Amino acid sequence: MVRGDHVRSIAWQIEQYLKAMLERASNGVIEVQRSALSELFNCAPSQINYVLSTRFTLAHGYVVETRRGGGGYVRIVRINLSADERLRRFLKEILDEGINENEAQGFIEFLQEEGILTNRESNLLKNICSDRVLSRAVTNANELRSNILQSVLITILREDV
Amino acid sequence: MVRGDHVRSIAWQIEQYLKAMLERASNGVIEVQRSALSELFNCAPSQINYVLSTRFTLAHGYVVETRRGGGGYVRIVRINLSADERLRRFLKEILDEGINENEAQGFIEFLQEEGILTNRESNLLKNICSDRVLSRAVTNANELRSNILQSVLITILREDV
DNA sequence: TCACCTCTGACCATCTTTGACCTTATTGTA
DNA sequence: TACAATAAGGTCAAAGATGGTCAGAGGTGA
Repeated sequence: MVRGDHVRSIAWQIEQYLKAMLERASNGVIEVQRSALSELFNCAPSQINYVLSTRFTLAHGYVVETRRGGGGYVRIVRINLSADERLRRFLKEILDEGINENEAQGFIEFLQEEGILTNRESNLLKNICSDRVLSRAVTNANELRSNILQSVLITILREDV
Repeated sequence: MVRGDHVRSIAWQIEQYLKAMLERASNGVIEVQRSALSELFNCAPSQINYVLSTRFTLAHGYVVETRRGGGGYVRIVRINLSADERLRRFLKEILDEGINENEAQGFIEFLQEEGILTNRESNLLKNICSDRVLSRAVTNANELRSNILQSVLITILREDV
């Protein structure tokens, strides 16, 4: 019942598995088969979609491409921040429409993994952008999160130059 | 009261149990499951919440993070309140009332001068706490600033970061 | 008795997991 | 080529698994 020995969700395990695969992949791209993955983790195939849609979104720094039919696959691409045409699309998409807690967490983690934020900055921002902090005081928390992250990016980009 | 050996409440027992666990934990963090804990002590699950909200508050030097759903947990993080008496005082202060833009700027600068925040962290936070960022989305910006700075202090004082 | 803790149960919120049904691509065959 | 069979993957709503809230009942010391 205590500490690290409690069983995490299957979703979490699949997430870890895929991220480890990505880590090993030299080019930041992996391909898996949904059915094979779901068999490996002994779960429903749609569970894989759940994991993808909650943990491998654009905001988290991933693009997922799939193909149906024979020879079908799920391809997960780690976004490369230096490819700035993608970055612009990415920021626009994320920051224009507001961003929820989960997406913000993912985005901040992504910035950290890219070396743009330190671990401590990442922790600070994740807490600041949590519903626990924001939702108390505000109704449109998603919009506020966008404002905050935009100002963070502006500050950092300014510094980098 | 004089006697130390009268029958203690369940709440007290749970408190001791959790604190003993924290003592054993190397980094001041433990994770438990609410349902498992309540079964262990043979009480209602909400009893756990009672213990957490009366004995593991910020003022007591703890932060509680939880997650619902499958694989859910209750995580208790001890923060290092003894680290700095001034921070402690400030924390108490912002727990009560909101603070305006100027006060926030001043406090952030103070933290920077004390070596508690880096220059970059300070810049990030000053921007985030500005009315330019907050006021557009919110009416009670002062209260929100309090929340934000409070979470900043909590993050910094955590033993596991 | 009063004031203040403690404790519970009914009801709520959130995250996960599954299954039934749908869409699309490839392959084999007439 | 047309078509059927087969082999992927997609969607969505409902069920399952946790934890949260709150009002009120239950204890206990002063």
